[in-house]
Amino acid sequence: MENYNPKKLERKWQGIWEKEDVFQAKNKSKKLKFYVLVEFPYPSGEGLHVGHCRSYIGLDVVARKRRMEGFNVLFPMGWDAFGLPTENYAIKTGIHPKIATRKNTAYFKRQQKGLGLSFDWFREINTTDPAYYKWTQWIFLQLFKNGLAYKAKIPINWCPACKIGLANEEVVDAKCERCGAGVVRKEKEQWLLKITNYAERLIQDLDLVDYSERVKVSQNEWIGKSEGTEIEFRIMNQELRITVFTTRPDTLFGCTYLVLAPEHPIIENLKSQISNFKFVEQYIKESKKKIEKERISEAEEKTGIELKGIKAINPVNGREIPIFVADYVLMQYGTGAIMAVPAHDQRDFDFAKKYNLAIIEVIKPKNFEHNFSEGAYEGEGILVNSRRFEGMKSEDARERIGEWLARQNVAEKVVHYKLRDWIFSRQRYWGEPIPLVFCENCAVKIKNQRAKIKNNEFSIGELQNPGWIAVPEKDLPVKLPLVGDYKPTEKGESPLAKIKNWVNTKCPKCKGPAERETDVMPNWAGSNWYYLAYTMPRIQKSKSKNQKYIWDKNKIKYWLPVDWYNGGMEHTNLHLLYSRFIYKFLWDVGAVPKEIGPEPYKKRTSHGMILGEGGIKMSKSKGNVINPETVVKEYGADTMRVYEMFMGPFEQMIPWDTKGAIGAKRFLEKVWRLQNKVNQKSKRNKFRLRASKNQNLESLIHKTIKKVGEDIESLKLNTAVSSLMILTNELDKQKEIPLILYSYFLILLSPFAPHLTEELWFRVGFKGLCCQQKWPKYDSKLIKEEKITLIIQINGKVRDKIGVEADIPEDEAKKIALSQEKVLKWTKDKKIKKTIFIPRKLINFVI
RNA sequence: GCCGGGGUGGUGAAACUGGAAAACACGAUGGAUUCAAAAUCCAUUGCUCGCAAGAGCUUGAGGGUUCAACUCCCUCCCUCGGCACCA
Repeated sequence: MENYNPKKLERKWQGIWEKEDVFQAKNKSKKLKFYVLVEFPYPSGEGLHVGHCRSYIGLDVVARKRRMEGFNVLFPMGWDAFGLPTENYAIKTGIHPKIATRKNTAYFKRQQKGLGLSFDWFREINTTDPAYYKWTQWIFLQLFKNGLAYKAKIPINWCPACKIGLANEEVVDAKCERCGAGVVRKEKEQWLLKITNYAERLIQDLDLVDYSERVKVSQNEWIGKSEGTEIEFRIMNQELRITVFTTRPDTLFGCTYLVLAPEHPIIENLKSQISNFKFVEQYIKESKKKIEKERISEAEEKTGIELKGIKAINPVNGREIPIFVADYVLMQYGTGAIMAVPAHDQRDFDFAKKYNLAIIEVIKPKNFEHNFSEGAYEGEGILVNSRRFEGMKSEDARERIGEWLARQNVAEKVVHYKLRDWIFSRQRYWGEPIPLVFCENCAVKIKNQRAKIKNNEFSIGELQNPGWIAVPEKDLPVKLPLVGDYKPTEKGESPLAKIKNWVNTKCPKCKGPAERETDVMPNWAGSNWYYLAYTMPRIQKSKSKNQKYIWDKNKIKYWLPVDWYNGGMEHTNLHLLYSRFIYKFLWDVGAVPKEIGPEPYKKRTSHGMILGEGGIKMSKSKGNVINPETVVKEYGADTMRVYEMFMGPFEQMIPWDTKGAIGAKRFLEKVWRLQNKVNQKSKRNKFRLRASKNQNLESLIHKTIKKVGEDIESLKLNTAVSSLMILTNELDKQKEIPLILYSYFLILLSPFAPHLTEELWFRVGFKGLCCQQKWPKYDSKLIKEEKITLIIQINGKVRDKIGVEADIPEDEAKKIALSQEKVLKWTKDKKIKKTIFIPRKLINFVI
């Protein structure tokens, strides 16, 4: 027997699998379908990370098991290739992102293939492929036509040095990540998607899916639903009103001032009434300069300024109260204005103390006196100083006061969400062009002659965004033009704005001159719907013609929903939420069949991060990055696979340990050596061997079938591997391994170490491929052991153990136990007060 | 501050419907094999006392429930992750 040579045999079997299309999902099949999805990677220049591998290998184990269980499995892979790093690389080196992407994806693919992952490469996708992003653009157009996309001026993070808009992730400590300049807020026109329309359903439908609790909690919090009341405050001698949002209308009698967010539009309208407007203006200007992150870090020190010359009126008691502007109130949440109740809200309390404002207690705790030197009392209690609501429980008053004000038309129950509309444009190059043009003629027509416009002449989106006209679907994709210079313009526009002959075009409606939108979509756009793309058939009429994807509802209906989706915890708030939203929209407009249901992913799991050796995060700067390719080269793919599954709980963060990989290698070498012990003659023997000698082994095999099967289902892959190690150690002790037992063993191991098991399967002379065998079923009768070790405890402490028949009756067990020498030592001269007998486990004497 | 995960040997961890704590690995020590090394095999390996038989202690800390607690309850500490002036 030659030595275990993973390099040679892994290449061999990868070749055979590929040649025989073993992992290709069938579009027509009598088998039940099973769709296993792992997040497709962003193909960076650094290549695959060991963390990627964890997700791929884990779900590869699942996919392989499902195939062996007889399912038609779809386990695809692709490239989420639009994005900033490639673009920045282009700016630095002048190498076109397309070229860099091609190189990177080839590298990633080579590494993935080298791991023996059972992806269906016939369905490979790439978000930067025009055939692919044609549909990304098409989805955007559907959103636009249905009124879910709109352009608005909103504040963004702006780097004055780079002259570029930054994503939140690119802002570190209020500074530009790249140049270190201070980031400011700047108003910019951006496309937004109305994800907030779906907030309620995105919460509700979490009940329909099997996501881990932490994912559900996280999504829920991100959406941030809050039920409360909006209350209108009159302003003295003014027509204008201020509407506030509160969840505690029961404290309204304790409201002693109002606070507006600095961006609140009413301030501008009250300009002439505000006697100290100069100072107010100054304050607003200062606070605008701060970006959001800075505001938060100053949470302890609240600042603000009173609007002198105007007063608001508390609707419950007619009291005149001052109005402040303070940046502890956020424009983006609620109404951008609050009623301040310093006695019962800590933030208001701090503010009131600083500016010497009245603090009126209106809720008294039931069983104790609240000490206001400690701060505000935010709990429930009994109303005081509240006129007709005096003595009422705060929980009840919450409803009553709201109703009472509602009858006077100054209050309304409302629901608010933290979730904001989704900023969907980037002033960049390497992304999907937004397929819209701006037409001045049409803009004028829509604005000025609304009445004359015929039905269906313009879509909802076109009417809502005057001048913005959709590119006709037949003209998709709007291809990203080649440029030589990837830097944004002086004004911070996309580099596309510089290509005049691309920008200048004809309006598809009026045929007049028009300009293309030069913003591109964010990198989420391509990953919003990619799981659908894997189901889509492609056609290519000739070599010279470009490939096309067909939106085939039947195929979507067959494969969706995704049965099992695994990805990083870092994507639960954005990608997962965004793609659920886009799916729901497509489902609403009938682009995906109704039968599938309102959710795209049935089950979602998350793998833990892999840290560098010693528990610190892997990073290029620390030089502790482990390249999976080196591991594969040195130890083999199967070792890499087994180690990554064995290293610890799948969902948990874990440090890399090369020594552990060596352990995995040793295990596989042991497995390799077992082939010498296989008894070829035992082929004819039935699995159920009469020889009592092998009963334990038989029982162990069945236990392992059960354990490995169940562990894979719950992603306890570490204990699955460990039980295979136990079995291997046991097989190693045998003089001879019956062939049939050996075949079961190889099948169980094959999802983890597919190359090795394939080779051994072949060497022993079994027919077919190991990875195409039927997954074995265990016999529960064989798992039950006939003899067990009964634990004898005295006062709960283990004192002895005896080997007995498994179903020994209590009185007999008691008799034997009490006659044991070690037990007698403890029970001598003592009275047994109580005996607890747990069949198959233990007997406990209380003395 | 709030929410969620977690705290078990020298290390990664296992056991969690309450029933032998430390499975399986890594590392370490000793031995076999070898001219030697690697590889492999065998033995030991939670801590303390003891020559030993054995005894006691041990799952972040403290308390409780129970015949029996890593597991359930209460109080607290630490740590990782998320959210955060959200009204």
